[in-house]
Amino acid sequence: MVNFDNYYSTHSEENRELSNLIYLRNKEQGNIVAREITQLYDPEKNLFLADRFVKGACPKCGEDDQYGDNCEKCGATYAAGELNNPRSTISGATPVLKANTQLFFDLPKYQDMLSQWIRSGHLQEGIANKLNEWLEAGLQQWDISREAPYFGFEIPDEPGKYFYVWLDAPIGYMASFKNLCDRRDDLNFDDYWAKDSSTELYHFIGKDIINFHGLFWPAMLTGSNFRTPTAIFSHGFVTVNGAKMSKSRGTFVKAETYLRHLNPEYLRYYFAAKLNGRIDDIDLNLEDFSQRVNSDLVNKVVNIASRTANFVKKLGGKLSSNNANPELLAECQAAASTIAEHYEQREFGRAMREIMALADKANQYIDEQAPWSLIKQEGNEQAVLDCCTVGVNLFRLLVIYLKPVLPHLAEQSEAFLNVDALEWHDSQQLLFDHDINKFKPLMKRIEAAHIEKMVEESKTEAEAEMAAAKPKTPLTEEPIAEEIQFGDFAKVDMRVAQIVTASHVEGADKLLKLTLDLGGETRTVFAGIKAAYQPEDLEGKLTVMVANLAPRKMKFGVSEGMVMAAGPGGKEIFLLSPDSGAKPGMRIK
RNA sequence: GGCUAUGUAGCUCAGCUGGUUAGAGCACAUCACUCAUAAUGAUGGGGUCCCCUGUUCAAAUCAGGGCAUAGCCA
Repeated sequence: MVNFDNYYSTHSEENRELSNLIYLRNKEQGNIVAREITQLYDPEKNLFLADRFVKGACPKCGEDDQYGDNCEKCGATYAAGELNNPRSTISGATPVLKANTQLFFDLPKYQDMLSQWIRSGHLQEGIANKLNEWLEAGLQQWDISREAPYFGFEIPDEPGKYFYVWLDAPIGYMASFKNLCDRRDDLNFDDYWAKDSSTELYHFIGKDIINFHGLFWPAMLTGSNFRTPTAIFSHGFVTVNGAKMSKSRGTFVKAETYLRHLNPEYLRYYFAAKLNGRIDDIDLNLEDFSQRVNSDLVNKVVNIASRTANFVKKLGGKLSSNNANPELLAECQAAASTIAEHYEQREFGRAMREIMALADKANQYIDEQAPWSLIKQEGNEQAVLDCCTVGVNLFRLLVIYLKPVLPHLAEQSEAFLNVDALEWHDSQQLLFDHDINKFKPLMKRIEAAHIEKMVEESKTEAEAEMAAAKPKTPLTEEPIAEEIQFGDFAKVDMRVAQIVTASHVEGADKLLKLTLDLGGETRTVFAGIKAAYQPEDLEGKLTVMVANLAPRKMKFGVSEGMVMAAGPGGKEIFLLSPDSGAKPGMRIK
């Protein structure tokens, strides 16, 4: 079964330790070399700029506002120094070229080792062809250091320098596994990662990151005396309805959203049915998805149990002890080895096709036997039971074959069949003279409404996200209020007031107590500005207050008005103050 | 721009090292059945195998040149 045991981050202590270990071991081997290169430098902030911190006009097509590595408009790749009108995204200053020492992994040392490795069954053919390109051109030393500001881990003994993300990212696989080993007694890290380990170790990755996994990674592992992966499987991207996932079309579906509407086994089956050993993109065509899942899983496979179980129940609930069709059952059992082979080769699509062909045979058999006709004549009970026993056995075999992809369906079927958890080798035994349980629908059809709802919700979520991503301004946070007439405004009597005293209020988290002079009259006001102002800084200041606000009784006393301030709250509160010359008591109008 | 993949029926995909009239599932049509979650079975229609040129007795398959799509370029 395809499942995960640990869900963990690359930003972990385990990863820091392993990254340092792998780096230091490679350094001991002489695989790390320091070299001076000229890089763009921000003269205002005094720091070297990684490509992502430089923007400018693309040297090829002239499109402005492009990052220092490649152009999003025309797809050209270039060095950051080639940009026209470059600027630092940190300070906006024009970067200057300056010499700097960076650390390189001495990849050319592994040229021969990698030439062999990529053609030794660890990679798909197309991937090996792609990587061969790098080898033919001759490998170059790989820059593994980046200047701060950068995320990730600082390099040991190299203050201000950080590991390039693709150095520590794959090490994250080891780190996550280390984390799991530390929590479980039955797992030993070295059994899996030591140089001489014979454990099967696979990586499943996207097609865009093969160079890191197929070249740099095995070289780094070899240089630090760890094993290399058994194989790396690259897959294409998932498209939805034939196009890139789109937030506006609602086809950017998060796993979380999917799960609120649909059974995960639908998607597991659909992907399995379409997966091959190549690197093609996989299209989640929502229409095709529903049809395929409904007809293959519900109408074909589950239907076999559904159409035979009732007869068995009627005739006592116990399977026959006769094998009425040994040829068909034997054929279905024999398929176990070819299906296993397909799974082993990661040819899931072939495996699914093989299984569905068997399901078709099962339905054909039941149709030929027509137990619903037989049962109409007395004396045929045994024949009906025999036929349905074959049907239930065929269903059981199909469930065993599908279990790696549909664990939940298998679990429910085990309850129906009244058997222990099914395993692959159980396919070589059959079920006779055995009580089965009442059949309940094992899987529901996908309805168009479910898909529509999921798409709709994804759209709404994406819109909300995009709205949240917009820059926050006072106006977007709090739109301008409804229009009022002058008369409404005139009702508010705002006066210039001088803060005579300001003091903390015992027990109050937010309030300061202010005594305000209105030029002949004093007021006591409790203002929620404690986080933004110190009382001693306020005394003597002029401000503005609403003078005709009805007094309000508060926990700490009566507040006789309001001082006026702007800002979202907390430390960001800004008291209004009149221009110099204003006198306490003057009305604001 | 260079490179790596992919392009086969309305849709999703098989077609191994070139070898009869190019296959499957879904969808569609007709018939049968009515046990089953309106499920199943039988039959049928549907293809310029992206295009062009070449190699060959023979090309979806091999070679060369295009076009389209996706990705990579430390």
